[in-house]
Amino acid sequence: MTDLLAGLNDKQKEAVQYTEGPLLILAGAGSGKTRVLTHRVGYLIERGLAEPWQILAITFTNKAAGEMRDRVDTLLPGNGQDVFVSTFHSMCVRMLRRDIDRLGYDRDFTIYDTDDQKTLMRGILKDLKMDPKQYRERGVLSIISASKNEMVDADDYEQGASDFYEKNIAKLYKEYEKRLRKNNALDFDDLLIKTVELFDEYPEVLENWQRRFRYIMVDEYQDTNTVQFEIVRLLSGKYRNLCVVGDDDQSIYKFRGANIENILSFEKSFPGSKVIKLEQNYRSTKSILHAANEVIKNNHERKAKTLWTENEEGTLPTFTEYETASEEADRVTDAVMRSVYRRCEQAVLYRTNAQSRLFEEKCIAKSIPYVIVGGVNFYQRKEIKDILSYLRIIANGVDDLAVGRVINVPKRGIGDTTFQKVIDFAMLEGISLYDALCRADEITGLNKGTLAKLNGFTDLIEGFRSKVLNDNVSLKELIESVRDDTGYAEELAKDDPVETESRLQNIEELISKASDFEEEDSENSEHEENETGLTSLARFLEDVSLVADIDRTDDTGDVLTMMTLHGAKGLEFEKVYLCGMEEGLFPSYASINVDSPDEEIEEERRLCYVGMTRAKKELCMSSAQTRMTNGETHSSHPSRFVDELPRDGVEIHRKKKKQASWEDLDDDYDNPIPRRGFNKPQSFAAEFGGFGSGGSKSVNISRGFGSLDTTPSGKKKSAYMGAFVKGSEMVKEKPDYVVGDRVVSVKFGQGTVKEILDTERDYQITVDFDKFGTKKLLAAFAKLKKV
DNA sequence: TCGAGAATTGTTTTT
DNA sequence: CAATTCTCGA
Repeated sequence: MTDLLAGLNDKQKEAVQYTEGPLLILAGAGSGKTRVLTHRVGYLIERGLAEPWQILAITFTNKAAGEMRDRVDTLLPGNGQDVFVSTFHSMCVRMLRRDIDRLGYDRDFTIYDTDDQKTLMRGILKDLKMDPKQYRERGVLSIISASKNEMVDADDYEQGASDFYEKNIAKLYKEYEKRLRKNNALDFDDLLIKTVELFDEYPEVLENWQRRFRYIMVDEYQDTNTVQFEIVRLLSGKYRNLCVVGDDDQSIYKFRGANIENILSFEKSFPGSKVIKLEQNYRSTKSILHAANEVIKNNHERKAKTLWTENEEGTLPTFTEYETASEEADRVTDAVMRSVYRRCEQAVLYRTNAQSRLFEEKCIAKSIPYVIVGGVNFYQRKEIKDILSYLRIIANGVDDLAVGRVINVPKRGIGDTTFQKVIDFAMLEGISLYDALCRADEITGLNKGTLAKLNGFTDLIEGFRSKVLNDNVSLKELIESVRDDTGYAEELAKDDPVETESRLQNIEELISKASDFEEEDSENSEHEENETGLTSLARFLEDVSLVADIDRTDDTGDVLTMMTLHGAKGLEFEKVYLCGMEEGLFPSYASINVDSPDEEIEEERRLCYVGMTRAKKELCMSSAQTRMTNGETHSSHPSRFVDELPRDGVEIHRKKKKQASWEDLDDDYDNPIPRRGFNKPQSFAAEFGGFGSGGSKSVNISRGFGSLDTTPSGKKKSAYMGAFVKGSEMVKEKPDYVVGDRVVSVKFGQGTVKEILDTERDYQITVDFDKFGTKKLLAAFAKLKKV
């Protein structure tokens, strides 16, 4: 037991040992809260206070859950896997799968993601003949979601609706709920809501869980919403051993319903609670922490605390104002290459996903392996959703959305008119679309040919179903069969030859995910005896729908990470580039332009704080004077957060106001201009090559290639990470094109090969692209295809 | 029924 | 500048 406390500071020890009653741990950035949490779990087990399975730990992502399990397992071998570690959403799904039939749902309900919600809402707007201009599905859905997060159901909302507009929203809300239920589907918010409902209406269900969980821990508590609060409150109602960990300064999910009050008034909600503050930071240098502290100080709604560190002073954070966004991306990627740190120890962070594009282009041009976290989620890709839709129909015959999605994918000559007839028939009979399809011969007004097409579709599905039920095919085989037997793969090739390869690769990845799942699933003995293949299929679909993008990041390989600030929560890097620090982008235009901007700006500031505190050793912030948005170039000023940085604690570079001459561009940056006349000796910024020595850089820094060969191999890289993530697995392969050939690249389109150079590591290809001009690319990265 | 081209939107952030 | 939706001809 002493082991478990070794290496912890006094506050951390206290947090680990304070096991009984409500406890709020205010854990500043980098204060070792994950450590405290895992040790606390270990302590509970070792002290015999609880069996592993009596401990519930709720994390923000599935990835974090996995890590925690592993870390507990390292502390106390053999125990980690039994601790109930989960996200709110996964936990709720698990509980609902057990008992949701009490609420009148089928236990193999489907989970609708944002796209599904939109499709559903679009249909409702159409059927209710509401003007889609006035009631945008996105807007309506966000009102519904916000209501659900505040536990306002459709009836409540209707009661509170005062004007015509709100009354109509209420109508939409009601219809939305009706259709969800009809499709036996839950949206993300429902997963939480229905759990509370279940607890409220069936106290014995609640009691069962209450008895089981003697100790409950919630990580990232500052980002919980009202429903989640309610779940926690209910679950901890019996033993009251609730420990929440969070940092109000890092609350960044208000837009998703996070209620910062949960953490601010924890002590009020749970009387007699203890508060422990962890203020020592083990992550960042003094200068980074100082800068971050100065920024967050400008927020008013926060619990008083000051982070400090015993770490070294370190180099000053930098801020550089570039002329264009493209230049920013160019310089930052240069800096990544020149840095003393390996690529995987660095991260480019930005406010919006759209910003990633420029960085991506530069990385490709410079052959920097990278991974973009976020953006289009793997499971939202068209080809994946199509395949999953088939699986959903096979698993759950009443999923109308899935039917609508693939009834004519690939094309089988079932158009809108026919489909509408099916919908009408289904409505009339009060049955699902799929059932309507099965009874297609009863539908009036269909000619023979069309009827045959519809039957073809149901035969296909029934064929799959019988494969699962009778032939016991594996998930892997099922997906392969969906891909091939439907003609989907063929259609892909016909549709969009350029994208085909990557789409097929994505499907391959889905298949390998399915195999992995199946393997794990069969080890899991908790299943009922007489279950069919369909139940395990349903489990797979459920598993898949709750995967966050961050969960899929594979941290093997020396690749540069790029992501939004939101995505960076909970992570740390040696060197961080915080880009696009412009007024209107960060803080976002939307946050400045609301009735009461204060609250919104404070959230943006917290986001800034989160970003800054990701950095361990070096922090480089930057902005661009002009940037292209929505096809328009517009100029902007550095973010107000830049003004909040300590004057003497940051090195500032702003472009001279003279006309830049392109020959000596570097010189323009030569003399960092201290702002507001502040004067101090400048320390030398090593990274932005050219700052110090006017172009002919005397960069004597190792280029971080040392890591190239250290990648633990064996693990398959995800196709999602793109063709550029290969690291050591890069095999030098002779290109199948020669000089003069026309080739196509995923990124740059078509071009003509100008030169092929056989270098030591790879072939270096010079291509004159039609749209992008001449580029030098490495064959392994560029993935050029002959046309 | 379907595809190509035109028109029209729109940007925070995501479990 | 996209990505998506719309429109029209075949």
